[in-house]
Amino acid sequence: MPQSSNFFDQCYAIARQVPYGRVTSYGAIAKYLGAPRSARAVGYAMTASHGKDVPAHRVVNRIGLLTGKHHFEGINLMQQLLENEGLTIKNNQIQNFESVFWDPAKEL
DNA sequence: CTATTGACTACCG
DNA sequence: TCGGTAGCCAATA
Repeated sequence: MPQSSNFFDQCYAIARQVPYGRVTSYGAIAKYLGAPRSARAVGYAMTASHGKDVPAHRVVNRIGLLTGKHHFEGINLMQQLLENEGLTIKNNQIQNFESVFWDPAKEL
């Protein structure tokens, strides 16, 4: 088991619970963790999510923009993964984002 | 303990 | 509508 770094582990837990073909935002995760101001910290945790079973590609910013795609192996990997789940990406932005958005505070 | 960084978000002109 | 600035939080050096 990895470190129980609380905040990190919390972020991973939520990211893993994101259903297939859905996405969520950093702020939504942070809010569910009880720290709505810690969206940046969530993104920081995602940076460290490499090597873990965390579908970090399902986590984007509040407007559905793939801001973290540069952190993946390839610049297109994040978009390819999302498209593979049935999503549509256009210019690093998720199309119909509202329809694929998954809010842990409401769905979970 | 202080300073810097960052996959954010909200506000302002 | 768009670009820039400010605020907040957690981790790292």
